[in-house]
Amino acid sequence: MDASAQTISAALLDWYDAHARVLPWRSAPGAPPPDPYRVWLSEVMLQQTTVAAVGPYFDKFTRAWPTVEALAAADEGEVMAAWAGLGYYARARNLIACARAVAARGGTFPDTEAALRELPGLGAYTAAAVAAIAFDRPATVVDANVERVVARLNAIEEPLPAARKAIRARAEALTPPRRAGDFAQAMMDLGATVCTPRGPRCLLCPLTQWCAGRRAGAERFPVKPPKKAKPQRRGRAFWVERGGQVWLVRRAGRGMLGGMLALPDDGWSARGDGSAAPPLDGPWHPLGTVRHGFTHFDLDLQLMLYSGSDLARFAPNDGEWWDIARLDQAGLPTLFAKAAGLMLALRDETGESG
DNA sequence: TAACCGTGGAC
DNA sequence: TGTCCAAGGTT
Repeated sequence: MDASAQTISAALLDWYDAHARVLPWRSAPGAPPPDPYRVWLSEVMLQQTTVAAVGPYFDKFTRAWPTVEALAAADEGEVMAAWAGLGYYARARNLIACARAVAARGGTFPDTEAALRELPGLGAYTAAAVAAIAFDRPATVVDANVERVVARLNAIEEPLPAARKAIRARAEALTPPRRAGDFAQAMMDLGATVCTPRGPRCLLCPLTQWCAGRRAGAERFPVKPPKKAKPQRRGRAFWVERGGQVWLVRRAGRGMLGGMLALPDDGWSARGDGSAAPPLDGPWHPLGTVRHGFTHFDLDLQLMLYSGSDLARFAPNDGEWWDIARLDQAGLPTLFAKAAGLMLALRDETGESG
């Protein structure tokens, strides 16, 4: 660590001591680290997800499953339902797998970056973050905040993702041998509250005197590649009702919304050409369309009502009947929660009680 | 490497 | 309404 890097990291830690955000999964600057379980759980939830969105989920999970052993012993469907609405459901599947792997080794998380990296759902970022924050290891944590701060600090003109190698090298040079966890959280707090993507508050920044990017216009760093257009897809979901219950299915364990409880559908997730769904044979009637944006495509999902009498075709082997009165507890991902909301709104309009 | 994988808030 | 994008991981 050269003298300049040491000066910069010391200035950032001083800033963190005074301005650290208070968060449920975090201990105060300089204080002993939190429970590794809580660090790991929060880091997985925070992957590509805002602090505000994570808050209620972190509370719910730690209340329901206070330890990694409790989570490992939990019913998978309950965990997936508890995750519903948070998105990127592979995280929840990996969360269960990781909890069980940790429980199998006695309930103790590995305390090195390399060993953490072997666990399901822990990539370079999360392994380094848990190692640094929970175990005070001098690991270099590089997330989107760190990328932005470092790219600006060094006025890196090379666009992402090619710039990541240089960014990581600079971040490693800045990482202090002590308080690496606080340093990582300081970088992320700085990126979230001062060195923001738009409208950075350079006048409030503790690193401004060392920032090459500020002189060149900090906001334009990091340089990013042009975005690709999002395709439009269309599909149908099906509302099948019987005596105040609706037919739900468990989606396959991989791919879109994998492992989640859902309304049955026509496989829109596998049809990528944007074509309209073919006509349906039988007693099906359109109720309306839900528009939903995913990361890499937009979806128009038409909700179809089944008015036939052949309910035997919906066998418990393939799904389950769920009480409509407690549908909000089913743990449907947002797409299907929207579709269900459309149906329930129509029901209210027509004055039916169910 | 690049595609895939959710969602909601900010502007 | 549209656009951007957040404490990324897996394949």
